[in-house]
Amino acid sequence: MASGPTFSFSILQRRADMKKKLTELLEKAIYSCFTQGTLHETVIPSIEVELPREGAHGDYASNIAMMLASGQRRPPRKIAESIVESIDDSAKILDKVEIAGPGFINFFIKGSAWAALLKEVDALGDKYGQSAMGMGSKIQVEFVSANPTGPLHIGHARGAVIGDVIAGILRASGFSVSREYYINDAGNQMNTLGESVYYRYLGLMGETISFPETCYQGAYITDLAREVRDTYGDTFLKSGKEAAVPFMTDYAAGSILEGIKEDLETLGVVFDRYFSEKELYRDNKVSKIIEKLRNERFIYEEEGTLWFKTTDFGDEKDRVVVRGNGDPTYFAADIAYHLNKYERGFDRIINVWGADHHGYIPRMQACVQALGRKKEDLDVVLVQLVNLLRGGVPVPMSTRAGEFVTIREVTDEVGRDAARYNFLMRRSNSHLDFDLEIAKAQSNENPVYYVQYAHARICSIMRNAVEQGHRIPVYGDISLDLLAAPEEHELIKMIDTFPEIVEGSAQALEPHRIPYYINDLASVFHSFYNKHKVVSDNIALTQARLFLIKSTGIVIRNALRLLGVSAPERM
RNA sequence: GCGCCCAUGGCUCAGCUGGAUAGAGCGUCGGACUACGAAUCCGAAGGUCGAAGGUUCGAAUCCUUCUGGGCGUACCA
Repeated sequence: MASGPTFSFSILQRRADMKKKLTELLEKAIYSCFTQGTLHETVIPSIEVELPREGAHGDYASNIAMMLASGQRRPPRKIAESIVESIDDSAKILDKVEIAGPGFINFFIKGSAWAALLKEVDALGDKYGQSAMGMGSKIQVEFVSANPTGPLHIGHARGAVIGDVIAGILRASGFSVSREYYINDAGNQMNTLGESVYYRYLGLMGETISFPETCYQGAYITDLAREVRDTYGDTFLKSGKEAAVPFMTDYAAGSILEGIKEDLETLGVVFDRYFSEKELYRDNKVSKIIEKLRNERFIYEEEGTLWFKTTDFGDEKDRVVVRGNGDPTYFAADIAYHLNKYERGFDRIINVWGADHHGYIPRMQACVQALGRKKEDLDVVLVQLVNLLRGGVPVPMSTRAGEFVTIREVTDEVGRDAARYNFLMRRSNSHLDFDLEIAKAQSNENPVYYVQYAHARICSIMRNAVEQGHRIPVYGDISLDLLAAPEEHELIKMIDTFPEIVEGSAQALEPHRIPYYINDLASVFHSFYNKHKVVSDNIALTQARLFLIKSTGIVIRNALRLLGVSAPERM
């Protein structure tokens, strides 16, 4: 079931980070130029404020003068001058403003303005980083959706974690999100599963059979056959194949699915709903939608088969929905399934697929449009395959031969935190090298520890401070001016960026931005730590710095929570 | 053949949807613990952003062509 956001919209909408404050200053300044006549009245392009790489370019910079140049027909630097003259810094956050290069406006922030940004971190606590961007709109994220014909392998694991975290990030961004697993439990591969178990069963019962090549080869098939034998004895020897195979199919699918659920749980992935393909057939959903689309001329008959006119929507060729023998294709069920999703009220649906399914996208987009939705109502996130390595050497895998490393084996070996973090570190659209030795290394080679260590270190300092009789301060307790060192400003600036990172990540459906962000945050924190002593004889300064690291800890914790990775207090 | 994805220091990868002198980590070299956790920090070396054109004030980013890799091109899922 979809659950709504748990935060208060009003609090979050009031939040303004430094970029937003500067954007507003610029906007007002430009309007003021219009009324003064120093600029021609034109449409204002969206104002971008960015973090310059170079410290000499200020704390923040905007290219708005360059953006306005063509409309104003004046050199960008002149435009920048007019804008800067009109800036009204009544809140006194600016130390100085410079015009540089081709027309950048560079902002230098007043020292005391920095610490004020931490007020909201303290006020929001666990909720810092959440936003109301989604306005409660309903999104479904469908992922994994592997056939219950065998255990999940490492590629599924990556998709599972990425889907899970996308869902989490969207939820934190104010969407109402539901995680769903589509079980492909209809179709002929399920029959093959049943046959596979059946033949192994025959083998175990002493029959001489040649196990078909087309059947699933894995050892787990024999395990299932053994379970059947132990429970039911020779029942299915007598019953004949026609009666035995459907039973084997159900038995195996049920058992494998349970295993899949358990494995996902060890990875920290839990679904709101498992949706069975069989349900669609049982309720005649497939035939109904085919009939409807046929009446609407999206589906036509040719030589005894039914075709979906996906070319109407830009697909390369039309696609079969019902075969010549009367069997519907996987695509047919998928049409019914996606219709069902929209009928359940999802404003937008996101499918996380293995990259080898990319050829399927055009027909699915055609499908949603034929169903009367916009193309944008369906997003497909492609997850590239995983190369599993051990100490730099590829681990051979062949699904057909049943030789693969399962999710369970990976999580058992490297642990949930390391597994998840490693899956999330790369853009989902690029190949991932997953090295078991690095992932389980308790060393600096393993990136997850870098971040967790920062958190543990913060907790340790705070424990230490409390032991020495210090109080852990809240915002009102500290003197903002004391946080004056460049390292402190850097740290605050990073903290201030977090909500924007989450929003961007949600908007782009790119979870990897979060690990990169926390890594940077941890790095800035470690630098600060090495340069400055938090707990000292100077009580006021100690309070201010304790507050700073407390805020840092909140952000690391919130970010790790989004990733489903723990934030240990000791390690 | 056609379509999609990828190409950035020795290796693995970021690059905020077009911004200023392209960044991390690992590896290499050199430094920092009688101080709150050295799983850390500081510094150095290392790149013509696969190639060639084009778009404009400005390109790793957008367009075209080419090269090299992955995947897909079923009445399989």
